[in-house]
Amino acid sequence: MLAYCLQVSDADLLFKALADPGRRKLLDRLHAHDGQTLGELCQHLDMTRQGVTQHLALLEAANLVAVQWRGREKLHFLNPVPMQEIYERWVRKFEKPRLKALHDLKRRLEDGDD
Amino acid sequence: MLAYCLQVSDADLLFKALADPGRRKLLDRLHAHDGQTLGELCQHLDMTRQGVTQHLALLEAANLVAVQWRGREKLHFLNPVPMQEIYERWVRKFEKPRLKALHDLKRRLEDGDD
DNA sequence: ACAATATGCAAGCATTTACTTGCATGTCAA
DNA sequence: TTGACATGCAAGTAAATGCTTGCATATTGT
Repeated sequence: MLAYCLQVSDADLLFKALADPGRRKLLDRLHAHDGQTLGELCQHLDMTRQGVTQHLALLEAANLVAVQWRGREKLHFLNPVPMQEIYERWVRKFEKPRLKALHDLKRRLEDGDD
Repeated sequence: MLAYCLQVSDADLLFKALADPGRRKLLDRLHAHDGQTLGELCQHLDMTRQGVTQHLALLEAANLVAVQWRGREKLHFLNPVPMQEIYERWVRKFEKPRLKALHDLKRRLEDGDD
């Protein structure tokens, strides 16, 4: 597949994107109000616009944020899917077996509902 | 509480610990076989012993690994609890609301069962 | 058309990170 | 008790990271 071209894994991009407090704060702000422009995200954030831009670039690379241009404005949208994948790979896998059955059941219910 | 003394948050230690492929590999190896010594963990890992030691120190700081001394050997054990907390704070929170009810139900069932 | 606005791009710098080498300490076993 | 083994500690280095400043580009509205 495409994996041959990648030098870093998805998990690497994902965890590195989440490893910074500023980037996590950006995710929280998008969670509170999705679709904000770069300028809006810069407000209340103690950093220059370029700093925020670079953080957002990493979040985009990790597929945690999707962008959409509207004229000269860049709108940012949260994508929760990679976080679900963290759950599958790094939380559910490490759970105690006793709890696993419940989670499996839950997952099946959700998949059916989707 | 103790939080006044901390310069970095739990989430910071946690995600930074998980942001390195070598450390994630260590977690996987402990998941496959818990309670390994440092020497055992060094095998099949393309790094010096000191490198592994430093990675394990970060995993300990993030409370993902607990250690127990047996004579001159240091045994390492996996602690899945912080990963559950990732789920609570960074996966469940960002889920679509429609799915949330199911998760809440599941959580209540688990809490009751614990 | 032109000024204001929204963002991109690139270079520079300070700090942190990942990793190594060398030596010290403590434990086991013959 | 002494040599082998398991690990700790500290300093040095190369690369990555976070952030800034300065300038370029594109869009909007008057």
